[in-house]
Amino acid sequence: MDEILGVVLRESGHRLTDPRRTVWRVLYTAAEHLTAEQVTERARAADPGANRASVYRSLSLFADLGLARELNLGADQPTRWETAHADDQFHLVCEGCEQVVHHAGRLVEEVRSHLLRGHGFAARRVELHVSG
Amino acid sequence: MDEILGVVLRESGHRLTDPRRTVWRVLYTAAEHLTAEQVTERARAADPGANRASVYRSLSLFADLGLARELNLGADQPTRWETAHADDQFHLVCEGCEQVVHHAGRLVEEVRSHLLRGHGFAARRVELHVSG
DNA sequence: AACCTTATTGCGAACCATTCGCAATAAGAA
DNA sequence: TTCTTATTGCGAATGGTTCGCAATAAGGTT
Repeated sequence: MDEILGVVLRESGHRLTDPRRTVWRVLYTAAEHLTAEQVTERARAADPGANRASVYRSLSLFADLGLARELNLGADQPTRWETAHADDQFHLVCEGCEQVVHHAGRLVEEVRSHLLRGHGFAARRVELHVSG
Repeated sequence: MDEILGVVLRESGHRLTDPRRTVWRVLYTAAEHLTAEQVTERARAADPGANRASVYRSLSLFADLGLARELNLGADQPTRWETAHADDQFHLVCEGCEQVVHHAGRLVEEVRSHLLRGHGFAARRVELHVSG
């Protein structure tokens, strides 16, 4: 999992540093979608000196490079982060169990093509808030 | 437009006050989706003493009562507010022109029924992030 | 119409996630 | 190994939003 990070960073003219590697590993091995604070905590497990500001900087760099993605799951909730995955998925935010589920399928594609053909919109991301 | 506010407030055991009426009017007559700060500014046009904290309190009360809705349009952007409208609409967030468009149509219903039948999810709200 | 209860307001201070400024550090090219 | 400059770590600053609390006023009651 480290290879991809090194490659992308180098190709974009950035440096591969320990803090970045640590954040990347945390994100990569996390099942859930983590807040920046949670990423920081876990990063400190690997490197006790891990710094909050640097975690934020790494996360938003990763987002710029397409390695990670920022999720807003509610006005009150802090931003959550995940490694970037294919774009053909919905995010189903379950309000009951406080979980986020990925939903892939033809429906997503339908939505995209509907918007594109009918309205000239190129959907970049699809968020779906769900209760149940 | 004031009637509905009075009715809903009274029915839910709340009081109809000037600050609430002012905030409601601002929201009701706004074409766009306003931030709390914008609501406050506009409220001050009607009542120079309008208070920020009270605006926030009114807005979130309206949301609880189903009169208004809170929108997260991006991690960086502050929360925006609109009067509640029918649920059969997407919010298309255009990243180019910074605008929010409502999109109604059978597609929304398809998404809902697909999720409901196939997965037992009752979609409460649908957010769609779009570029173009 | 005056009264009472208690929801609501207004104010400033507190909060929390996130960002910034800047000197110290270290990646990676030469 | 050296040199350049991107990156870090720290603490302070920011900005949206909420809180605590005394003062005010809505609306039911007499």
